[in-house]
Amino acid sequence: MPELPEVETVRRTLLPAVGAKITSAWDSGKCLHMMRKPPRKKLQALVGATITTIRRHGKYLLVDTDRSQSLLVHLGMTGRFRIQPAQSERAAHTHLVLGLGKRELRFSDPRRFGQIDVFEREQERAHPALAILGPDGLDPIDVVGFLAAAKARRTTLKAFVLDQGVIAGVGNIYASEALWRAKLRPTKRTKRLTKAAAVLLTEAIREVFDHALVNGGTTLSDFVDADGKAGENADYLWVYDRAGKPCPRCSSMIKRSVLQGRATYYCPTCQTP
DNA sequence: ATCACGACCTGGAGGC
DNA sequence: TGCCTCCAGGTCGTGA
Repeated sequence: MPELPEVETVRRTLLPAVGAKITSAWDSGKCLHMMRKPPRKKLQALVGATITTIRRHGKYLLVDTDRSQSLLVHLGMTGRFRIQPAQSERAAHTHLVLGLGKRELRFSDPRRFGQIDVFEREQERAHPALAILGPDGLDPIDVVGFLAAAKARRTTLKAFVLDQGVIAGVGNIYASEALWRAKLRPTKRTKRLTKAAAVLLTEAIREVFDHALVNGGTTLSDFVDADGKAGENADYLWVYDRAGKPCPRCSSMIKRSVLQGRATYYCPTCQTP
């Protein structure tokens, strides 16, 4: 579900929780990502703290408090992080509930690919999930560094842009979309990337993110923001999930292939190998 | 050392 | 209607 634009949409709609005091903490005790259970003791230790900021790096949400600890949340494929009235019914597969007086911050995730953790902000850079992340997709991208990294790898452009250490936040939908915008074939080898193409590709990534953010993110089935609202961007995708339909640029038929086990969409005519 | 693959889960869609 | 197979926005450990 959630790539950078979706996670950023959730972040923005979570902002009304800033300033709220955490009055209770509950977790399901079920294993989430990497068979790890929510850190119950650390979550309980957040009771009494006030939420001061909600940040994001790539696909990770970081909820800061007025104490030295922050909450880390990754939505995985099907995670939802919402603000709801405390008396409303909890969704199935709810794994974390932070009471905020009359409201609750709730994390639910049917497939349990999501992640919840509490960390010391002073050691944020050392957190294993955050340590490997490259620059965030909404931050300025150093094209020279991007090109050098591409030249050093022996893989495809699709795999390269999906690597969270290259640009954090790119996922399967926007990788296809950005490569289409930059007119580059997903299977093209990173070694063959030119400076001009690297400029186009980094610009394209930023453009597809901005485009999706305007539309509130892409909802294919699960994604909703913190208020429960679905995103509109699925209606504006150029190639993703559009196999057999005409390319918006040249009207050739869009193709679907599988690269490293992931669905990949491209225009065989205007995306050069 | 790198890279592609399968595993981790549940639920929805489509075929028969 | 119901069962069966396939597929899904992510990440990580593995075996090649």
